[in-house]
Amino acid sequence: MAQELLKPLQNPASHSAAERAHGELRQRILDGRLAPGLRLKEAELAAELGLSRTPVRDALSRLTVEGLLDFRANVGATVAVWSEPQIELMFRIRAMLEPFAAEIAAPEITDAEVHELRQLCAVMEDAARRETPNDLARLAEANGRLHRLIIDATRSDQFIKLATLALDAPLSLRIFGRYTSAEIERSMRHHREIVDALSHRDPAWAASAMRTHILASVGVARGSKIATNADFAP
Amino acid sequence: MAQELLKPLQNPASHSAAERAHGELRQRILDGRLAPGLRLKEAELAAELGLSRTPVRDALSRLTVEGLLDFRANVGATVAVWSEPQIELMFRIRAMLEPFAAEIAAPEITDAEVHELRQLCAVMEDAARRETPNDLARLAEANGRLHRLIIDATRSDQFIKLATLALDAPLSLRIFGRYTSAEIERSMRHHREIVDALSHRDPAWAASAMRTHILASVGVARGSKIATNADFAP
DNA sequence: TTCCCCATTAATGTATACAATCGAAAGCGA
DNA sequence: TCGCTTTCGATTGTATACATTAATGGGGAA
Repeated sequence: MAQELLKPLQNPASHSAAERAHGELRQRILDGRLAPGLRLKEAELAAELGLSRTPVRDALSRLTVEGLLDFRANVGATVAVWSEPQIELMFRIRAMLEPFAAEIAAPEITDAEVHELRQLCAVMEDAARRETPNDLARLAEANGRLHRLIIDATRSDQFIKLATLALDAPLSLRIFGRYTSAEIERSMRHHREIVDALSHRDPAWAASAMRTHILASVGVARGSKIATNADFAP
Repeated sequence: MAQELLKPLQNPASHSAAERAHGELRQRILDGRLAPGLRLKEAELAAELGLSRTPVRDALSRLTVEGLLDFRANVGATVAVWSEPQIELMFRIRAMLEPFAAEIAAPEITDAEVHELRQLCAVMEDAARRETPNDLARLAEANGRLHRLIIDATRSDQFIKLATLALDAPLSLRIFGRYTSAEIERSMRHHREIVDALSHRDPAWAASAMRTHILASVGVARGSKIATNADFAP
């Protein structure tokens, strides 16, 4: 069940070349295949993706605005590197934006979305129990999707854009320290409580539970080092 | 004095064509020369700016990510239109982000920047006294620059990017209702107090004063209609 | 008349050729 | 040997030609 839950995101063939380049590069940055600091050459990427430089260049331009790349004129793009103070700052911003998202989403969210959130919780709990590297990746994926779904439920494209900026970049670098199993359990309970609050359509409760969730993760993250691909952020 | 204060922003000749296109279009959207809903055709803009479609297209792509344009695949870009609920939401986001900016900026801000903020206050107070349309434009310009300077003083490129997204788009549309002279006076006092708090390097005070300032403007904005170019946001 | 279908066309999307620019390494001199 | 200059190569920046797509309007059938 978990497997097919994580599959159907979008139809890749239906997008334009620029969109596919954007999505593909974005994904590679987020999952670490393109490491922070790496120089991205337009011609290389174009050849690899089977496109010309034009759509690739457009994708790089957009990813720069989205904060995933650093761009120097006449030199090129590199994958953004985040210092610890920068990451800490983004967590503080998340601690404002995500509770706000939960608050806005509470009266808007549908039963189907609540159902999906519960499924994601189940996926994460299952993955947390097994603890193989592959399961940890599934956990991170489902976690990202849960947070993303709540943001989407605000129904505000502007806010979604804003929150995505705050969410993706630091998450992408997997800066979190490893969670102890007790911390994972607490994080799972947080998720359940956030979803319960949303299912009750209680904005204040949802916001508070989300705020607790983020601040707890800040506590874990503080003082941690750059993480490897095996790390995750539940 | 006020005049030369508002002049030297950047050297336009030193930028690339794409950068100039981006800056020029952005400016035109922000000051209302490109009205919300207007369809932007790449070829037209290219001809008008004396460029080819390539840099114009890049600019449009970036402006779309920045939220100033709406973009439909294979159709084109239109200047973003903001509904009242959307604007109200952005105000609530500003009421989180800008106090946070003031809090972060307080320990970072330099004496020179405080001095510049005080000059901007003086410009605004002078403009508020005269009340000609041109002065109102100067007031709006100086106001925007004050808010922007505080955000810049956070020294965080990521946060600046985020806050700019929240600030520019709604401000650009000049959605505020007209202020009464009493409301303008209060707004001027707010500015002075924010700057005083910053000059004392007091994060809590600065954040609180900024929050008051934003929430007061929400009160004025609530129930207002789409404004004309003569309106402003002090 | 009204609805649907299809050709037209005007715009966007992509590829490619060319120009401009930066960085690195070689060459020169002190 | 060190430092400066210069040249070369690789990469980005821009222009243009071509492909593709979606909106538009006219024509035919119900």
